Amino acid sequence: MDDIINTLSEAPLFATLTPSVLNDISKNAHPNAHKKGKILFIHGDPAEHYYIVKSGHIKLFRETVDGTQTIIDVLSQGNVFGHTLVFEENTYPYSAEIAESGIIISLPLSDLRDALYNDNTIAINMLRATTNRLRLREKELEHRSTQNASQRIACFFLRHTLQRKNDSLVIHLPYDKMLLAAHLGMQPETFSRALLKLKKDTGIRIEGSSIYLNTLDRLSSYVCSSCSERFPCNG
Amino acid sequence: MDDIINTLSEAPLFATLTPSVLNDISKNAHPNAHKKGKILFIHGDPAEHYYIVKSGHIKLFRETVDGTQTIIDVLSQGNVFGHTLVFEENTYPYSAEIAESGIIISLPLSDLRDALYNDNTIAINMLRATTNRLRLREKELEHRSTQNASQRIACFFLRHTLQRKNDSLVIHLPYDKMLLAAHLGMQPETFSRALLKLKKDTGIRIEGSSIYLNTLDRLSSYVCSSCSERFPCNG
DNA sequence: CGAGAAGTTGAGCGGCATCAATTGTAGTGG
DNA sequence: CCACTACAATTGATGCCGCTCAACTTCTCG
Repeated sequence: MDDIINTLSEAPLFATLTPSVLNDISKNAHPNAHKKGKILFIHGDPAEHYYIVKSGHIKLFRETVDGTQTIIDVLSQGNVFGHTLVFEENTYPYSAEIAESGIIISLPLSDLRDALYNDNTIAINMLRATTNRLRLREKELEHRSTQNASQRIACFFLRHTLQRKNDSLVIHLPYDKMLLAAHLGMQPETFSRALLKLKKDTGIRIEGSSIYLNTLDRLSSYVCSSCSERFPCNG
Repeated sequence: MDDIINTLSEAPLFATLTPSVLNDISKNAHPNAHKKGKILFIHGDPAEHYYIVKSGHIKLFRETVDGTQTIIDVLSQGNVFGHTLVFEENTYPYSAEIAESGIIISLPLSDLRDALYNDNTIAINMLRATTNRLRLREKELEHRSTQNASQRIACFFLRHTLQRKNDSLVIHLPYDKMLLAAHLGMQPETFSRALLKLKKDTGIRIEGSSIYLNTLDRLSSYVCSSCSERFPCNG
């Protein structure tokens, strides 16, 4: 149980809450081990729980009638999802599938709802978090129209080297290339070719799912000219 | 001054507020007439005000160093923007330009901030509104990868006939085609050709900036198969 | 009425998707 | 532990959608 509270308080969303509030929202929390491929919920299901990723990866996606999937996001450790459905009578706006086996903590939305209406801090934290997410989506929309396939991959690398604090210039792809391709809005074949082009253009070294780079400069000058943000950006 | 309060209370964001709170946030509000082309603020400026559109249209956009613009959104009457920068020390994440002359009410973020920290209702309203916006962006991202140019135009038409309650099947383009093209993420030339194709495929009639359709069915079957939502959707 | 912008149309090109075939890899069960 | 299988990943060939450049027409407004 302490374990759960620890995981919760690692999320920015809940970090600043008082222990008593934290206790209230986590009193009905349940950690569950899930295997790859498991569907947590489907687009349109009535929403009753929200989730926190303790380990593994979650794919959030939507699909059209003909089965075409679009990835909304891929979540990893510490990420919260489904909490935006806290308002009454909501249904999930996307489906969630385990992309990489791991442990997911599920919490009832009703507990969060109670806390939300009582404690202003939660509302403000959630507002902050949702605003940030909105910013990310806007940026993503920009990238889709200003950056080509190779640049989007490079941009992903830059964001993921900056995230890990140590300055060893190695990137380990967090999940398989098919999913990464879909996340970046391209076909696997295109991903493969674009990665090859990126290698030629910037001199990165690729070994399976590890990417080695000598410097960030070449990557950033390759990408950031097609972006409205200055270089050390937050994604 | 009553005028301002009226405009404010039309926005869902402020609709449910008590008169006293509404008074607090609008006490330093100023309506300003602006002409087309006027820049309200630029991406990166320190944010001190937020705005409500009383009339006219606002273009929110970002641009890369080489001058390429991407449209974040085009706002019309009743829309609020900039309010998500209510948290301290923020800068505008995009630029805002008057796309169609009109009256814009500006309000200091500091007043909103005070109200936000005091009144839970505002925080919750803002959370609701921001969450909705996030959903729209996610849907837009989906549309960019599943729909072609003609379908995106048709989707725009559908959303805009549903908005106006009367069932006269006439759509008046709310702003000029160049801006609409940019908003839908395509070039003006592409827009022109795609509209022609749409006409051929669905039998709509086009007269300048007015679009006539006999029925919604043909449009919806043309578009909604490439979307994860069921037909009468909210955009 | 004239100037400048919006809008349309044409020609050509390039990036990405698609289809198809092959190689690489990881997980499964005998 | 290896053989088998299923899927991930790469590579090739081809086609199409939307971008670009350019010319022309239509509209808007001073």
